[in-house]
Amino acid sequence: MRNPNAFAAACPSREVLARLGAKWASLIINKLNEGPVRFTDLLEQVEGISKKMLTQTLRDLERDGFVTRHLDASRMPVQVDYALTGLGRSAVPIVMTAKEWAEANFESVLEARQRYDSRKN
Amino acid sequence: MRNPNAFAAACPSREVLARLGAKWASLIINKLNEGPVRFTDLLEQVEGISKKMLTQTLRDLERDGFVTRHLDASRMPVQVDYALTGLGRSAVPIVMTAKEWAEANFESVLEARQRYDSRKN
DNA sequence: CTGAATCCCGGCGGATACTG
DNA sequence: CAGTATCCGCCGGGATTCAG
Repeated sequence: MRNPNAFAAACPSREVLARLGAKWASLIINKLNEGPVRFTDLLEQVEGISKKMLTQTLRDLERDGFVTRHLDASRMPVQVDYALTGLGRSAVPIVMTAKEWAEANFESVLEARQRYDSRKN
Repeated sequence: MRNPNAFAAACPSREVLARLGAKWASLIINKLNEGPVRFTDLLEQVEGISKKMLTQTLRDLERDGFVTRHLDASRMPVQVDYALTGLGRSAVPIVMTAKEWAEANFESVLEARQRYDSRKN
């Protein structure tokens, strides 16, 4: 495609944008940026995520080439860890910046929200 | 808050992350970065969005301090345009980078997806 | 032109239980 | 440990209609 443009309804880049914007995806990518992480570790370090959503989000990220899954069957019990691919690493600046921006500016957002809510009603 | 951390379940930064990740938010912010835009123009330039979701997303963004709404009642029919606030502009690098990354890498994503799908049966 | 109000459906996502 | 399998509530989001 010559001119990929997310403003266009049919452009596949929108799906990619949706992937990155998915509820847990950016947090998982941020965490995997620290290095390979095991399933259970992700489960407890990305607080509040359920097994189901962790599995599902990891599958989506694996399918879209952001993440690789490595199973070590020599271990008992089985051990699995996930790591970023080159593509996944190239997306890190985006999700990391987003996370940091959110952490740095959430107070401003909450204040704006209060002003808005007290002004209306 | 001393140590805002989006990995923590209770951290409000997660709401902010959700705002930016919402289906239409990043596209709208990207478009508003070109300057103030009228409702109808947004409606046709952010292809595929419905009136309902445009209104709703703009309200959310306004409430959270990303966007200002300006009504010009001297016009007939009424004319409304939306613009970014300082906070909104500070978020532009994130959503712009995300959009550009998606446009630049969606082919890699689609290829990975095909490999994944053909490998599994 | 810029919405608000309804109706409605698919699916995201949580809770829980079961498995190799 | 690392998932799968169900069940199900909620709400994101589209279509449509009405209004100032």
